[in-house]
Amino acid sequence: MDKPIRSGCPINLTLEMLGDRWSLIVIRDIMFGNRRHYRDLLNNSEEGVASNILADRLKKLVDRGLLSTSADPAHKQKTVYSLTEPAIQLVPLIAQMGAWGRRFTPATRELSIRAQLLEEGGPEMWEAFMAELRSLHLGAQPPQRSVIGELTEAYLAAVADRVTGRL
Amino acid sequence: MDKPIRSGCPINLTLEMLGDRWSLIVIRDIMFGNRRHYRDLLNNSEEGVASNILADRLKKLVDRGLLSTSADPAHKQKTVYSLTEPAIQLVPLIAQMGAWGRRFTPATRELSIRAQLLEEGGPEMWEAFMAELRSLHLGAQPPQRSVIGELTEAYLAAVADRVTGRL
DNA sequence: CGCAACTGCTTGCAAATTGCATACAGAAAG
DNA sequence: CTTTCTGTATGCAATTTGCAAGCAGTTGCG
Repeated sequence: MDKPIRSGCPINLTLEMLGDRWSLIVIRDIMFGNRRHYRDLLNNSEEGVASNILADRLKKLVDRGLLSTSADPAHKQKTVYSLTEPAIQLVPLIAQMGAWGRRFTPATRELSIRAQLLEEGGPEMWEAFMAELRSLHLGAQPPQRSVIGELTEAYLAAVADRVTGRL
Repeated sequence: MDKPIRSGCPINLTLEMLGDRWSLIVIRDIMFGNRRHYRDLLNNSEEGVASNILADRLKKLVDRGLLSTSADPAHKQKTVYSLTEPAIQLVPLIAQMGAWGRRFTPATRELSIRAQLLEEGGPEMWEAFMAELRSLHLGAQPPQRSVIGELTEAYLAAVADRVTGRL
């Protein structure tokens, strides 16, 4: 079932855990979009995951300790997916990915705004973001600053800009 | 040949470019191990790439602008692979991957030493490393500080420690 | 109650990708 | 000149992907 480890190099092991085309997309959507349910992830995916792939990745991410599941008290059939501490600590990595992608790939302005803010905010902002995620996913005390709020606001403003520009 | 872009999200686009099990391994070996030839990459790979996969990834990385090729003046049959500026700017991303892997995967101490140094060195060290890579791969002026030297020294010391410990 | 919509998946199946072994043509070394 | 080294290419089996459809239990609503 689980394939043998190729080497003990931390970069390689990170790749073995997250180095495919979907795992980080799922984590990104849970992290930035606060998508906590299967259907939510499936239908609101910017990239369009297939249902079997999503189910497989969720299972693997839970197995590998990056996500945890819990029951939804309001709906007996719903499973709530939460980020674990290791997944939350992917924030700096994801921020660097966004920063690199913004520079060297044909990313759209709209979808790059959040990456830009995260890059400009630096480690201080990443820490605040992680504190917020710990509050949302691990039940920690809510922090004063809402990075998700800042990012969402900037994103919506960029979308509004585009719409206005077109009219 | 080239598949359609899934979305304009910078994180997604970075994944589409590097999100497989081998691309970053190749870049890592060129970057940290200064492996500049095909055979060198093939035989000294910690993880054991297959020859067809290596050829395919080298081609794709060149196509995508992360590597460049040049002729080896000393050997008409040899191709020299060099990092381009976009690949050099992966240093912060790779440093974060190493830092994360060191914490959350069963990485061996020996192979984690360099990741630890890079993490502790922070952005200042990353910049010095990038300057050194620009010298090695892009013909820029050689910098005073040799990060590769520091990393290699620490790695060899760790290996020596292990060997001594065993005897 | 009754039925449609929604829940998180699962299953078939074709196509693409991977990984292993082997082959190969040209160049360099002895 | 023959062996070794260069960067690939080629079969082939096994795995992975992606699309479409199905499915049993739950909930919302009239």
